[in-house]
Amino acid sequence: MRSDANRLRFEIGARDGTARAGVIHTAHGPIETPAFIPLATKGSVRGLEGREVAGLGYQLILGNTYHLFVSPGPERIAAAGGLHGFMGWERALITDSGGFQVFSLAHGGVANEVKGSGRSGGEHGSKVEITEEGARFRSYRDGSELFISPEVSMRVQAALGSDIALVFDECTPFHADREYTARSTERTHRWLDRCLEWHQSEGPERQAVFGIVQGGVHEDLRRESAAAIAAAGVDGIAIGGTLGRDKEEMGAVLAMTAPLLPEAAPKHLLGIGEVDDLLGGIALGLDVFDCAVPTRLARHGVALAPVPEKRFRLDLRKGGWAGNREPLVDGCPCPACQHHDRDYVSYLSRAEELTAVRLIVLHNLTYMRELTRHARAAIEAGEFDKYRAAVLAGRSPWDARR
RNA sequence: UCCGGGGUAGCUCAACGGCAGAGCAUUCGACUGUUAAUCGAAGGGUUGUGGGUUCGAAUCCCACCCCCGGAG
Repeated sequence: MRSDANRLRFEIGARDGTARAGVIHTAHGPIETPAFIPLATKGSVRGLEGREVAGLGYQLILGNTYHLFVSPGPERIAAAGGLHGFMGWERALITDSGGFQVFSLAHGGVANEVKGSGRSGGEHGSKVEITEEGARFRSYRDGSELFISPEVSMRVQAALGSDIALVFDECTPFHADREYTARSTERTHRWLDRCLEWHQSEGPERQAVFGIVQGGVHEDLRRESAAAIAAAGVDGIAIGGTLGRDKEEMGAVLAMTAPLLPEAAPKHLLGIGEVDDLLGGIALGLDVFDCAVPTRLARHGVALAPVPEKRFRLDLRKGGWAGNREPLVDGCPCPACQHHDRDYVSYLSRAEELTAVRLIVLHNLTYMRELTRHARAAIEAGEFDKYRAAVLAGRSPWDARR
């Protein structure tokens, strides 16, 4: 494991069973873990300004190589001082490599899978071609052809200037057979080597690189992959690929995969971020989690709330909120809950007012931050299991340790 | 009072002799490294009323009731 202190340093401050609380030090400041990472796919946490995201307490957000490559392009962002300068974000940035788009564009029609899209849209399948060299895509904007290889991905991420770059991988779908997953995982390992080779000679000095463990739901493949990533010398390690068809299987895949990762490295679970899943990941010793769900649900009128029987969701677009004077969640410190009630926010959401999106995004990101902040405190106090049980039983994060 | 236009789903309107539809609204479902402020599904009708013609009428004919516009 390469450990370049001026690029990235990870300190584990407390342990509670396999869970741990730490700090990832980057060129743009620290990230206290466990941490949730909001997505800023196209250079913005949708609906919010960077200052607001920082104001909520977030120290790391995720931008996407594929989207920013398509538009506005790496040259324009580099000329603006990298993604930090372009979007006015002064804290740490991680960039996804574009690898997930190979999956989502090729397998957009795959349903019933934890890390898949339940939507139709498989017509994209014919438009993605994966070869040893890289992946050929269609631009989501104008359909024009573009090509991303490990070297292209790293070059773009270098131009974006993220603090943490992710290696270019293929996110294998659940419905790929073992044979395909094995071959794909091996190719991802070769891509890893090419990413690191490019980065060592031409990448920014201060930019860290995380490898990505593949192998699907197969224990031996996950084991081989974890070993290959760790041996390659990376600054951190992420779990990618399919995690199974449902939450139960995801739990099993993660329980089997997490112990395979090197202890000293920051561990990132890609794409997972529902309330219960985050707690499960933290319990397994995972440190950072990025996910579209809290922000996407907010845009769809759904607020996170301590209601496990409704999957921690309060759907404000549904009927029945008229006249309800309660805050979205009692005791929540967010602006929506401090100053407004369910009646008003529900009305705004159904009226398609942008203010509703903002209020619920602020709420959901506050909720996720509170969830991880108290998880961290619970780990430091040696009470994580108790905290997790209380949240899963329906306590709010800020009440769960009382 | 006369002339013209119009009354179809909660709303705005299609269908103009052959199984009454759409959009919006409503209700429900989905959303996990964001092509997603999105997508999917369902419920909802004595076609203003009464008669007539026809195998068959929202559609054609007659009468009446309402609404809109114009004329006086």
